[in-house]
Amino acid sequence: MTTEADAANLDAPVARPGDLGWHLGMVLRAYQAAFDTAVEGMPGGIRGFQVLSTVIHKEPPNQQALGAHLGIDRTVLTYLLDSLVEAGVVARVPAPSDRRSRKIIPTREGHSTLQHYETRVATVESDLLAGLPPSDAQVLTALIGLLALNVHRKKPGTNPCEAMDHLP
Amino acid sequence: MTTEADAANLDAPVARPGDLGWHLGMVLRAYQAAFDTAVEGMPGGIRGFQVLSTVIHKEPPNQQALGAHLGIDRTVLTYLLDSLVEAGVVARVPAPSDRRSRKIIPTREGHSTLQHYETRVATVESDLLAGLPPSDAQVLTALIGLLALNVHRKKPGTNPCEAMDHLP
DNA sequence: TATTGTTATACTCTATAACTATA
DNA sequence: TATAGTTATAGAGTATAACAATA
Repeated sequence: MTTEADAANLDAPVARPGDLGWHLGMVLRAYQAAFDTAVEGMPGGIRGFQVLSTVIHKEPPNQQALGAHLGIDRTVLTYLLDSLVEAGVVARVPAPSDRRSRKIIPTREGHSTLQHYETRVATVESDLLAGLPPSDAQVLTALIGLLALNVHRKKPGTNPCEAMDHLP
Repeated sequence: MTTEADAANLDAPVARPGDLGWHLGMVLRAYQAAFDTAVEGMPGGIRGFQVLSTVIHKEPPNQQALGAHLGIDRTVLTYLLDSLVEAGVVARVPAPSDRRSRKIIPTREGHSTLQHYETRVATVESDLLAGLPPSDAQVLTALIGLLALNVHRKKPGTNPCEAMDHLP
């Protein structure tokens, strides 16, 4: 009864403390569930897709930058990359500048794999927003992106991915 | 609503498939980190706060409705409620209508506990949105709420919390 | 037979620390 | 000494199945 009216009423500010978290959790759970089916067969699942996407589109210089960008701990990333290397979508090559670090590069199969799953992920994302009027959906994605960037910049301490954030 | 759209730079649509998930994850991680410090000392942490808030503000008729509303499995909820009961903020009472189920009611200490942490959570939420222009923040919270409601309704199968959603 | 809540078990994810090889 | 990456271990979180009480 009143719930729908309340949520749709833009005059109302944040209804109650904690509601923002409830909303975010609700949306993210739905997104992850849909995402999970979209990347079925992808090695490493959602995380695997995100790693492959980052490797191809952002070209991080080493594993640490890659992990920092996705919020993945380096110890976790090792196993994740193992499965992606085994699947043949990426490869580890020694970084010429610093022989301690390794650069992750996509294979040709990695490119086609990403292309395949990106179409499915795009469908999922538009489906999730399908319940909103198109203009609202556009505003929402823009504002979330803005907020994410904002939050990302405010993040203190470990932030070795800045070099990556300014790439084209 | 289109006026705020200009402020958010709508020229850039959804940049790439998967970006929405990256943005959502980024925002949620920051939110959870801040939330976590805000509810320091609260039994059960974030989950404990959400349960107490739901119990007081929504008055779910039984544990299943409570868990469904928060996306918490009933087996997990049992342990979570154990700690909340032990902390003295809620109590389990037998539901008169159905002797299988139990209603969770807040104690007087539960009310004051929630009130204390709600002010801290409210601060955290406004801090998170502080980087955005106030009008944009308002639009964003409203749209996220709308999307959450949308997603919540589309959720198939297990949805025994509808009875709760229509309460005042 | 189906459902509510509880309990026990197992599995996954994550966090911590120790180790190597480079710097 | 500090850092990038790897490995091993332990902990938290989560899911699954079985159970008792009630519908």
